[in-house]
Amino acid sequence: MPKSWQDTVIDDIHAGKRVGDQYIVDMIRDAVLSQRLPPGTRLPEATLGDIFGVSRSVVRKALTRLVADHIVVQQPNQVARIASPGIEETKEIFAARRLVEGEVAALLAGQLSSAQYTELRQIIEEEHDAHQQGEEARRVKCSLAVHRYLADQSPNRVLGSMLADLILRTSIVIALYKRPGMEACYLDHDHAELLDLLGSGAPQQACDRMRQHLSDLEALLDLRPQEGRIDLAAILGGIA
Amino acid sequence: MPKSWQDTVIDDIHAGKRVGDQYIVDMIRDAVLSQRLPPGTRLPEATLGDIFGVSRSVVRKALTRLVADHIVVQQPNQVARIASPGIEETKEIFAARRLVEGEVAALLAGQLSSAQYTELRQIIEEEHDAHQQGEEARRVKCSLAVHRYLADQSPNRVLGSMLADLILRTSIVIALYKRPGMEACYLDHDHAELLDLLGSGAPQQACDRMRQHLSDLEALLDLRPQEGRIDLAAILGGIA
DNA sequence: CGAACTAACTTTGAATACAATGTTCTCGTA
DNA sequence: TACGAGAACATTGTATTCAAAGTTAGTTCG
Repeated sequence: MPKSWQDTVIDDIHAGKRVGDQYIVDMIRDAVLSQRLPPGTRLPEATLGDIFGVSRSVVRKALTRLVADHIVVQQPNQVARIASPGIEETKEIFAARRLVEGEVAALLAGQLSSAQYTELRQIIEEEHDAHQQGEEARRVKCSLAVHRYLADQSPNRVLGSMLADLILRTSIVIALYKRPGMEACYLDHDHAELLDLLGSGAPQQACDRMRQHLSDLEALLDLRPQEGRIDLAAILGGIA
Repeated sequence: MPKSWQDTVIDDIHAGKRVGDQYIVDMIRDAVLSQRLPPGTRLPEATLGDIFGVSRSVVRKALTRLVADHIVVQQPNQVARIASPGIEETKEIFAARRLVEGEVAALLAGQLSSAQYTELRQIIEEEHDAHQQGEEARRVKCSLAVHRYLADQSPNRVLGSMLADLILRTSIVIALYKRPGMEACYLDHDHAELLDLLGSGAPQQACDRMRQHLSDLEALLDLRPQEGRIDLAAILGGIA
């Protein structure tokens, strides 16, 4: 079943890169963000080693790091898998992200250089454009780019890297719990409004708006205790 | 120079434990928390392997995890060391911890079972006792136990584990930047007051008090841009 | 005496081998 | 058919090996 994502990775690989554990971590992170690697996907060490052209030593180091990031789960003597958090953990991830990203937004409010402001605005405009063109993949990519940009530019680097981790984990749970109907989650003018508040230098308002944005995002998911179809798939895949 | 901590580890070891990477991670974490492993300490893979009686494979996995936790720093082809963050990162760690531990305190306020409340009170009473007896080591141990207890009991597990990480990193920077005069940092009635607020169920007050407590702690450090004696020692040790 | 070079040593990086554990499939029996 | 035992296979855990890079110390030359 999981063949397509491997091909994608192979394509990226044979561009003659130097492959180390960092490269593998980046590739898997990226594949998770863009939902090419669904939750529960098996990640056998030997297979990854073949794909990336390195020995298991390197793969193991990469997997260990991904486990530390909560992107991959590993039980002794069993194949590593992309994490698939349960409902409770999903709510906790969103709550943590509201706390952290709200604070990052507050720290950034009024502190953006005009270059940063312009860059953010361009990303958001492209997101809007992609949405109107119906190009879902590009829209998701831009939407993620907005949040990752905030994480990267956080004046507090510690909070910034925490936020980067939480963005990744959020991608996973969105893939797991998004409602069948809507392709992905889009809240039309949220990012633009956020940008305005960031530019106008109102920390409290920026924080509140960010938290609301994330709550709205969470509300688009199907987090009812019963097993939705995706959750069921994960369970059948062997994840508790 | 670093011989004493190794002996301590050896003692713990030969009690016939099964040593895996988790065990090594725990031991090093604990040694860092109790300041047996000062910032900048070299951690050669072969040496650790000898101490714990395992091969470098296991040690390397442990070190990789500790690097992910920001407890250990590693540059390519160089020996791993206990991290020694600079002034800026120290401030960021404290700011992040105020945010996270404040929220955890708010979540816990009024939610503690009487068993939990009692357990916390006992730790705090022992801390007070140790302080009056002048038993510094025991006092530090209890003080840490208070905060770790909150991290463990956090209703939001995601925030809880973030807090656990931040507590560890705080230990490192306290070791680095504590003023020569005072042996360690103690704020007499802070923990007791915190416990009262936690018990009385006032989330906002508990959060504020916690943040104040952490700010007071930070204020006990010497974070002036010039190089204090400890910072200098770290630089001489080879850490940037 | 000090700086620069080199050789010996130390330490990490990566691949490989083998043991131990988990998983899957077949086959026999009720 | 359904179930369980057991063998064959797949996969991870750990140790060991060798190569590559870094560190240190000693020596020579200015």
